[in-house]
Amino acid sequence: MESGEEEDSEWITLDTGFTAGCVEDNPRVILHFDMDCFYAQVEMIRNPALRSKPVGVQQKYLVVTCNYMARAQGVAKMTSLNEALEKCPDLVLVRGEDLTYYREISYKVTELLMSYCPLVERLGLDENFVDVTEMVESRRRSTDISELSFVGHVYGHDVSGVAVQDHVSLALGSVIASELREVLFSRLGLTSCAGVASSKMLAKLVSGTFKPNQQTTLLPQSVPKLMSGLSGPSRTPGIGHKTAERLKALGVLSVRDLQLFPLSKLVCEFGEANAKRMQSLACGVDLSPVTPAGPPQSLSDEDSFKKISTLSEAESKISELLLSLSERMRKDGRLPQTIKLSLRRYGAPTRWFSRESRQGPIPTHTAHRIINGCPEAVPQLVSIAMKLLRRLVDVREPFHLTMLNMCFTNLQAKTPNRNTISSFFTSAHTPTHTSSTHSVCDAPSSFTQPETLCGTTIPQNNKQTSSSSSSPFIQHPIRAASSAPPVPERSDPTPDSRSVNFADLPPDVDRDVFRALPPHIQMELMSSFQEDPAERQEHHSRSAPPSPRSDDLLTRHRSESEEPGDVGAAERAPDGPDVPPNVDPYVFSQLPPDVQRELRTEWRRGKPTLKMSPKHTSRRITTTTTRDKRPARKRSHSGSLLKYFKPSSDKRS
DNA sequence: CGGGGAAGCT
DNA sequence: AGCTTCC
Repeated sequence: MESGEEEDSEWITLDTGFTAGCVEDNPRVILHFDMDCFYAQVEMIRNPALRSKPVGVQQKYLVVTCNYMARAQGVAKMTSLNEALEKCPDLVLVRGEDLTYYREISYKVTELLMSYCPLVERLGLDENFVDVTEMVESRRRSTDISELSFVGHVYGHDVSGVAVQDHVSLALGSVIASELREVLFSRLGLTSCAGVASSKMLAKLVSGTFKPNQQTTLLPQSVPKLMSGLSGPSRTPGIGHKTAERLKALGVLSVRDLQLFPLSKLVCEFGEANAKRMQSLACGVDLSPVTPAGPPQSLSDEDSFKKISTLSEAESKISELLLSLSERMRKDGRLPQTIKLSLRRYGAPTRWFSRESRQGPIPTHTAHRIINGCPEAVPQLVSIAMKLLRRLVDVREPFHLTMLNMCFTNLQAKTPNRNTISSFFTSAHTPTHTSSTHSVCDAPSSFTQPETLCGTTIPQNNKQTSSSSSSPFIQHPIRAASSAPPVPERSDPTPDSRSVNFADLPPDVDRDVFRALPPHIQMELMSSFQEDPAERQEHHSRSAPPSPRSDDLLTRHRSESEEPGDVGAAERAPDGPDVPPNVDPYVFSQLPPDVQRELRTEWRRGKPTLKMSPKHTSRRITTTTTRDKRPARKRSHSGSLLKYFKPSSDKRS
């Protein structure tokens, strides 16, 4: 065995020899779908003649996205109109300020995904997360594992070299992802990328690895590489630029810095919950659930412009916004109870990006007029909006607005009836049946085959679309399976404790959160709980140098073997925080000092980074509890941490 | 930032 | 009501 890595495959094989193929005890399988250049694809659907041309979608003076033909000529997203035309004089520009079509197709995508698996969460107009854990379990029962293989790419691996038996759930996830992408293509004509992983964050991070129209699966052993490969903390979803700047002020420049940064100091800046969440994210741990999409909680419409400086200009803009907004509201069918006006003023206050807003109630009679399509509604709303405007702007003095936004919120389901989500998606059921009156833009009614969302039915693979015929999938949809073959075995939903003893958790640990953790993370955490505060203090100061800014941590790290001479010798503690690349540095830093030392010694002796001997594995297993759904073994990387956890779990017995 | 949204936290 | 996040 080499210290190298990638031989991780070797030790895993070793491990599974003892664990009967249950390497994956990771609870969830999450898919992330990302439509390729979404707006541009929609425009090419609307106008197929565009297919053969470089297309840019323009909003104001920006090209917000473009098709791949344009990208081949150097056009990037979010570039100025001029820059884009410089690179690609042939660029065909389509106006994209009106989001109607995009929104409509976007919901079709979500709805289609939901028809196969109800747990779908939207992110923006062109991304969806799907928790397919249950579907994977049911597939597992009907699948011959020996014929299973990954579909698409596997991050950091040659796909042919990955042992599928070690990653059955993820492999099934990749199959499902591929089928769903095929469905999106055959039914909606949209290509997409997908990521397959154990959490939303990881799935999202990995989905863009291979770009147009491809998919990538992330194995747990590759998580450290994925995370430390990110260019900065702000690249991890959930940490934005503001937060990244605050981190920078603390000397935290990279994801690695964040993993290693003393939690206590992070808590000071961001509060406990945030600090922990951020550090977990940096370590590749994201427990956030896939929260099913519902109808939007607000509808808004806005426009930006160079200048509005008179009341009448403002009024006509507001009127325009409210007209289209009211039409959208009418199609939605819910009653808006609150109206909000937001605006941006010209450079005045501080940085030209503050929005100010005022909101007020909508009289119920007005609200009803909106959803009844009564034309009286708009002028009434305009008059309310103008009052809100006067609360924001002193109209006796000159003013200069660069943006106006109208928003309906506090949407009340009109028929507090059942099935609000599906009624939203299937749209229409507007009282008056308007099906044919609208032009292109609404009436997604074309597929109103609502009901039984979760039932046994499959979205009919009906009419046209046929073209894709071949897809074995279409007539053999994902959920099929219902004819569950007998599954002897322990598929069991055995309740109960896991492989760790909850009684050993520190009192301040949220039990529910902890229970949701993947088993190997639970164990890693447990091991960190065992030290007492004093020790914790001590090793904190040791493992996390006062100035974690550390390029030296970082660079040091990558060369791994060492830079010889170099200053650092004195500075670097005898046992600096240096760890092999596939060891999670945060987890490592949380270990008791003596354990850290022992591990480091082991590594220096040229030991393979983390393989854990089969012996340890088997010991572990016997001591951990029952539970099952597979005994939690597997522990991919960090496997060697296990033995340190043992004492605690042993208490149980 | 840019643009036109939407959501969550405070 | 504002800020921050995401697309």
